[in-house]
Amino acid sequence: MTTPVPDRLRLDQQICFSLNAASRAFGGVYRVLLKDLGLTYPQYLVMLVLWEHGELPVKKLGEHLRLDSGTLSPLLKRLEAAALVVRERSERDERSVRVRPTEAGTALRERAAEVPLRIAAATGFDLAEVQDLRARLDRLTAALDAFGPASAPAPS
Amino acid sequence: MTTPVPDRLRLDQQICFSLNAASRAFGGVYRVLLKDLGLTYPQYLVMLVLWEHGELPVKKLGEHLRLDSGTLSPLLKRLEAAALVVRERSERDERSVRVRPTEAGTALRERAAEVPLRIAAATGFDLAEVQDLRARLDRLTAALDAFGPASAPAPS
DNA sequence: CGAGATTAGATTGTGCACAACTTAATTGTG
DNA sequence: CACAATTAAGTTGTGCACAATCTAATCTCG
Repeated sequence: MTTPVPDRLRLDQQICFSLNAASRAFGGVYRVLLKDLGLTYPQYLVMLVLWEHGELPVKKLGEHLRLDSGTLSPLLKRLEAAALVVRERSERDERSVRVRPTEAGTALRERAAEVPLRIAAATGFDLAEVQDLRARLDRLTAALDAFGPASAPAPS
Repeated sequence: MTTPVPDRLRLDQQICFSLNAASRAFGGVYRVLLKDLGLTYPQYLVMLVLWEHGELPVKKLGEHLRLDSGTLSPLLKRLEAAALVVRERSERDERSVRVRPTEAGTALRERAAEVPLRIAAATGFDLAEVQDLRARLDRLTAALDAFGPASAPAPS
């Protein structure tokens, strides 16, 4: 026993674990707050983008959310089944599918307006802390992305 | 258009989005690094706990990772199929199932030893930044947890 | 123009997260 | 002791994330 592996491997020092835990804890709070609206958290993110931009092809939606069609296609299908969005083939480019909120989808925006406030309250963070944390996380994401796709040539 | 909803709803100000994105970006890097080991990221976390503690009932494992049996049971079944762990009913309490790494599972620890280093390199963060970020995230998680299960009584 | 490359979206398959439920063992209390 | 309550795992069903693959439309260039 007692392999010569130092603290580096200790779970409680793994930032990824904290990140993962925080992300799931957020998910739990969102689940509660979004239940009334009939939305899951990823669906809510999609609606946020649509509320802001009005209408977008699936591709653009995916760029905003860093999600691919494998995730978005079924998710959008569920939102369409819930009558919150409509999807239609672009006439200019038959490959593209444009997604836009229905009237019900747009109306939902007002009911969702208090969600961010309640989330902010749940975090116990003030605005400055939130901004700061967000900046760090975005920097982290950028660094990881640079490493991620098509890399990892074993530096050793 | 232009519902009277302020910046609060703007996607790019939502910390949860940054958190989610960072978490998935981490997932991508881990996926690359763990591919050789034949582990997914959640499986790696389980192995970390087992490497540290040697043998644990599923319940304890879940407490360390904040995961329930609905997630752990099939995950452990896959780790067992990969011959990295064994599960056996406790004799003292037949309800409990104790999980422990096999010899192959223990051996894997050495091959995994460089993973944290490579992750650290990928983040571009120094140790102090990592510690700091982790502390903030853990505080955030604690706050969210306090809110989460059996709460949400609409403070307004 | 026309064949190959590229692009958008959908589909398939694997694995995780979690709620809700089931089963079986244990504990607590009268 | 008996029986209700609790507890540990497992199971089922839904939804998300992502790789790999497929189809159809568009683009590019000879």
